[in-house]
Amino acid sequence: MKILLIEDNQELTQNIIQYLSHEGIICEVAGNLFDAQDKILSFEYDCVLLDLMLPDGNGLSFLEILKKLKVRPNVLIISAKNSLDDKINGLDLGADDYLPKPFHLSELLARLKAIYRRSKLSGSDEVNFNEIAIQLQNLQAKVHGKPLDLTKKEFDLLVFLITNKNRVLGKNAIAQHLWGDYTDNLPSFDFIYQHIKNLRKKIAEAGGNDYLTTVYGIGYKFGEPQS
Amino acid sequence: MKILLIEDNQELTQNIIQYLSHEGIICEVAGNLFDAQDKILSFEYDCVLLDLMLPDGNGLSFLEILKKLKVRPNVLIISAKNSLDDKINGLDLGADDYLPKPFHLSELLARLKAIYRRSKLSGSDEVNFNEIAIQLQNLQAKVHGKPLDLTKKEFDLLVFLITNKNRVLGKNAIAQHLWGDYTDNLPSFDFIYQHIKNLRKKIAEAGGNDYLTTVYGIGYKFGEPQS
DNA sequence: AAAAATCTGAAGGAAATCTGAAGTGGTAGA
DNA sequence: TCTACCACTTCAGATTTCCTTCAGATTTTT
Repeated sequence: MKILLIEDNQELTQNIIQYLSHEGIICEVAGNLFDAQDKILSFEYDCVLLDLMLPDGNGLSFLEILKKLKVRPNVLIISAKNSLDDKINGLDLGADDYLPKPFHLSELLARLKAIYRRSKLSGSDEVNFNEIAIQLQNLQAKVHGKPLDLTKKEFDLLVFLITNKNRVLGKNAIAQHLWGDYTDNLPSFDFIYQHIKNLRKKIAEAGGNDYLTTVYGIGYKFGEPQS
Repeated sequence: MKILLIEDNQELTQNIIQYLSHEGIICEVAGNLFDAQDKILSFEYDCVLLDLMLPDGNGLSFLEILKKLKVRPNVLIISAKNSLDDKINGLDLGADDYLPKPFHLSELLARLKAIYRRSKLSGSDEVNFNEIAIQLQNLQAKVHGKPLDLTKKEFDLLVFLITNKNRVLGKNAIAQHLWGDYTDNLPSFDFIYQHIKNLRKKIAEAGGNDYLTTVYGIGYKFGEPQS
């Protein structure tokens, strides 16, 4: 999961990033609405954490802008303005949830996961593809009911592929989602090759079919083999 | 055991928390229905203690909402409205028990334990897993009938693991169930490592099998070893 | 056939986990 | 009040597991 945190308080930002990163979530930051708009237009995020009080404007107006985008990211508002009005306004304007400050970081994490489940997995905690079943809660994947012993990166990769099944995913898109955009001067995509290899190997060993095809020069596709 | 107390009377809240904490129950508080809903959506509780008269609405309507959740927590109503109607309505709406104010704290504790036994242990006072047997009443665990000398934290940990057998439990989930939610910026999980180590050691010394596997980067799982 | 992209095994470094020992706080008994 | 003990936590070092990089082999495209 990859998020964008829009927040100008340095200390809070540090805390949130440290906690979420530790939970394996890729975090990027924008300190104001101007930068935020930039990033949202350039990259895809599973969720945007939006503070309402920012140096260059009110977050609610930002929601209006987001509404007009074609691929609107999920939005979780975090704000000190703990009035019911704000909550209602925020949710009316298309936010997915509202978390009043101060909050516990564990609560933030729980909300994030809830939003992710709702949007990507239509509320379920499981993803299925033929003989492959994934339980997000336990970070467990199974083939024919037989548990797959995946590492975190392999698991994330499989989830990303399977939630975008039958779509060709470029290597850059994969790198972005699993490593964030600290992948500017990529020397190579060797690490992707590695994880793909391991994933294929483990699925095969567990008796799963080969759904993961290479699209030469572009990336990978997960889905029913065509030819 | 971890509970959520929904109550706006400060003094009563303090009393209950002090008593239950002393009994080793993790307590969290919500002063109104708004906060309560937030918490219930974010965390898992073994039981919810619900006052019916709250600043932002009636607790009975809250029960309606709970009913629609997938994982409905157990509910124990505590209320001054000692009418038969309320009791019947409350139980009809899915509450597990009803305790009229004023009550003795020891009675509250007894009801809590009863609810816990019913829901998690299907009425029994024992939990069993192959050669391991746990009696909640006297905080005793046995392996092959041989008593295990566990401390309170080790005992709670074992119960938590064994009532969630074959599920991967994240270190955060474990920390939250055994220490409450106030574990945001954990410097480390060293204390979990310790308790896990001690638990493993004591079970092994008593001749028990090694059912406790670590899931790297995530947490632990208790159950039949698979691979 | 040459060039580019992808695959593979091996190795170094980083991160998570384990372990023994020391420190802290509370409680019981002298 | 003091001391001894126990449960719990923290600390530091050892160990294990994973992530990334590198070099060479293989495949695909031109």
